Amino acid sequence: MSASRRIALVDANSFYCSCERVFRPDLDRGAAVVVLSNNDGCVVARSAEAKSLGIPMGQPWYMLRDEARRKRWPVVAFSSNYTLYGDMSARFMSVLAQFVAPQDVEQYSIDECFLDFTHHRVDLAATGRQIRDRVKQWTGLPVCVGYGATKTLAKLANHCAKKQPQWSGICDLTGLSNAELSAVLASVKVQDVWGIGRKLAESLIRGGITTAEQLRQADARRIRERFNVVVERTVAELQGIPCLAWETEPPAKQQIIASRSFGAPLYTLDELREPIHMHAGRAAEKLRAQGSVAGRVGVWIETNRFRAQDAQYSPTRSVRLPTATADSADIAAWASHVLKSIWRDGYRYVKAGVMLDELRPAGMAQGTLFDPAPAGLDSSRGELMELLDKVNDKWGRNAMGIGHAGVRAARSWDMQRGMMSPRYTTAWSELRAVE
DNA sequence: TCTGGGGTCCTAGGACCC
DNA sequence: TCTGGGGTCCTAGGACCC
Repeated sequence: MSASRRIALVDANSFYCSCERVFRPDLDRGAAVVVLSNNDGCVVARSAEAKSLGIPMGQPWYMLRDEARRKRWPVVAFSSNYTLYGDMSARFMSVLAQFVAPQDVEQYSIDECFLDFTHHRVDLAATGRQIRDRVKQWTGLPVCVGYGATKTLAKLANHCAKKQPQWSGICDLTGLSNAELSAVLASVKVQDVWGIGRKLAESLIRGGITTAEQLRQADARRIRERFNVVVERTVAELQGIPCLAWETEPPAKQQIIASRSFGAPLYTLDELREPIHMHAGRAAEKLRAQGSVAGRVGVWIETNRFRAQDAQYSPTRSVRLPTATADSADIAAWASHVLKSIWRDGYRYVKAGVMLDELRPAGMAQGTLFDPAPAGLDSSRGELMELLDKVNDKWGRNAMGIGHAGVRAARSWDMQRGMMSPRYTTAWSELRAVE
């Protein structure tokens, strides 16, 4: 047995809302800030004030807007501004990187990061305070810090740091006696354990397991029999036995998806070709960015499942390509082909997507007997793709597209985002002015 | 009228092989 | 009347995460 690990999870509070607030200090006094999903669909982030009003995650904006008006709630909504959140995330992560060696950093999501302090003989409580202060001072973001012997325990500690005021934003479970740890775990509901979602929680509660502590005390073998190996691993992690790998480098994606709801419904095959071509181009761009080629292209279209009066039809289909490729035009052509095979007349389509599967490194793509040199990054079309990526990198996503992707001004299906904040940190023309 | 967009992993079951 | 045992691969679907 090696000595216990000391893993931190640092997590920004209400991340998207906090990003907006950094540049809108006028919203600090009592405003309930929410950030909406693409197309201004539903609530994906809520400030503490919004949470205390009882606004649930995922609530459709059009419902909340009416309710807020009726009840005179001080709700301020923003369309999601991923340019801003992505840049703020990068700044946040760069601050965290100062505290440990590079191999001890694992960015887990846009607003969460694991840091491994096992080989850093520092005082965890003091370091936690430094992290909070420095991130706050240098980025304006409020964060909480949790420490544990495994990732799952660090997540749980972070949950306590956020929800239980006595921790003052920093919860360290690494130095606790077994009895002390039991007491903390007993205060956490089983559904708040990382990896236990709604379905598993229901099932566990039926079986009498309602807290994290009861899950920790459960018999791992019985858990495996009754559920699966994933839950068994969660139990082990709660017991301090690490089962989740440390991933310094984000592994290459195995699947790439590009999809959007439309700003307005579409009906005809010709209309649907535009978003499908745009998604194909976007997915191919992500594919090239990770140096892969795709062996399978899938397409799906959807009607509005919330409208009972509408005929429903949401087909999906994929094709294996004769030769794996990362070429936007090839992928768009195949996607178009699949679209044609699944589209049916007479439906009101509200969403479409393109999925790339069977990804592998570009250099390893197999040619075929009749086409021994697959179209990859090294063909002449590869140069065109490089140029395409450079142009879009410089002038913005979709500045240059392929074939049927549509002229921006004429796209009825473009997403709605009427409440977007400026790109404060990435566009000179949108810098915050201080009067 | 308006309800997001990405991902991962695991399991079960069928087809197929020797 | 009796009808094996051990695999792999693929796909669909469900659960989870942010």
